[in-house]
Amino acid sequence: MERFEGLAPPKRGAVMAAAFACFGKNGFRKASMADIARAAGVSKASLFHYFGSKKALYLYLTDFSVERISEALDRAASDMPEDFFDRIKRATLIKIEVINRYPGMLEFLYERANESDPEVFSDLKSRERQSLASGFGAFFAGVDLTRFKEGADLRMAMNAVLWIGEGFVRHLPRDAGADTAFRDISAYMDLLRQTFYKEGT
Amino acid sequence: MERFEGLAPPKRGAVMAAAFACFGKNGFRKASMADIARAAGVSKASLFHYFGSKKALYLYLTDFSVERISEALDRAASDMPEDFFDRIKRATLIKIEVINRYPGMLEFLYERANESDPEVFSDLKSRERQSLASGFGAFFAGVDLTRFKEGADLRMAMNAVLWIGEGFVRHLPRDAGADTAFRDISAYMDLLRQTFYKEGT
DNA sequence: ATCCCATTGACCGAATCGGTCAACCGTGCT
DNA sequence: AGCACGGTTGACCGATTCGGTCAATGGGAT
Repeated sequence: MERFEGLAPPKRGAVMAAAFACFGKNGFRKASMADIARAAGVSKASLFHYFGSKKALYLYLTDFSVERISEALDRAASDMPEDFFDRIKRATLIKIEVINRYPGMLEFLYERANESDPEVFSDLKSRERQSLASGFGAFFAGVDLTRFKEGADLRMAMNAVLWIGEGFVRHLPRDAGADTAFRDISAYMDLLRQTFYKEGT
Repeated sequence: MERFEGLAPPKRGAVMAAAFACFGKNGFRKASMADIARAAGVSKASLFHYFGSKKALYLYLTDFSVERISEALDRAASDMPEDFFDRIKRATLIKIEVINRYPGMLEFLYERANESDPEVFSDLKSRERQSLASGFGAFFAGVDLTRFKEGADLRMAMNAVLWIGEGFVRHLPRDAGADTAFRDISAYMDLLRQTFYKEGT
């Protein structure tokens, strides 16, 4: 983790982008350290020097992503809309902003969420989810749970935002401004509202 | 090639879909016969029994795709619009229709076109292109080449339609009707027209 | 000259690769 | 019942690639 800080700044971004892209495209199992090293322009031995193992690299990328997103959410926690779904909307936009700042992070998170062998790293998903949930905690304090339809709860709605949301965002051009993102997110939110909320909102 | 016809009809579709998807997702090199067999629900030995080799399977999928598209183009050749770009538009829509009929074919063709190691199968791309070009031949007979801008020619425009077009179509939902496809294709055609055609059309 | 640490090429056993083969099975004909 | 036959497979092959290790290199600071 902290060992990685020693990597020279120009190569550091290259390594992260290469690892993000390779894991994002191939999944953990099929992604190879040799490919990542080649794409990053460093030797395979250097990767192991910095991260120790393939799994550790994968974990670092996960923690890195989750931390950046959680930080951004915490920073914005003081100024939040009242309505529950408006909060989700705002949080999703913040997440999009962070993700777009790091090349490959979107593909990485998307791959992590949607598939992967169920055997490998079953612990990781829940870990990441918990970590993000704590980041979201400030947003959803005081939400009236009685307004959710039967079978739907806060956790379901959050997961929908976190993971279905990526599928929605994925097709946006990377340089799309907040306006475009907001328009699409709004339509998505309407769908969510219909799905999880009781009528009469 | 013809040996494949012996495969039982239900499994046949599964094998093709699995092979399309696996090659389309991972490229020729990284796709493994074991993965394809697992996804198709047959043994790896059966794949080799039917196709002989990995390369032969890849070739079969290529020929299959190109043939279906060429057939559809030939079938529609009798009734065609006058304008050159309208013809391209029509041909592209036909191609989309065929591709959407076979699960995985879009991803397969897209992967083939956009990347892959340059060393492997460099002969295949040109082969496929020639084959498709002959299919397109009837469409472009009599086109006035003097109307193309300098540096742009029929082949460039065709390649743009064939391969850039997929990137365009890729984001459409698979069940999108011809209306949606046509709307997007039209915008794309305007771009093509500006790019390749002299002003005053 | 000395230390230091980032970086690497060469290498390891293990796993996976594309590909082969003999054996198995259900079926139909005699 | 006996036989032949073709679709199907598990087990296996050598070759390649995998994740991971390690001694050696080299440039920078002291």
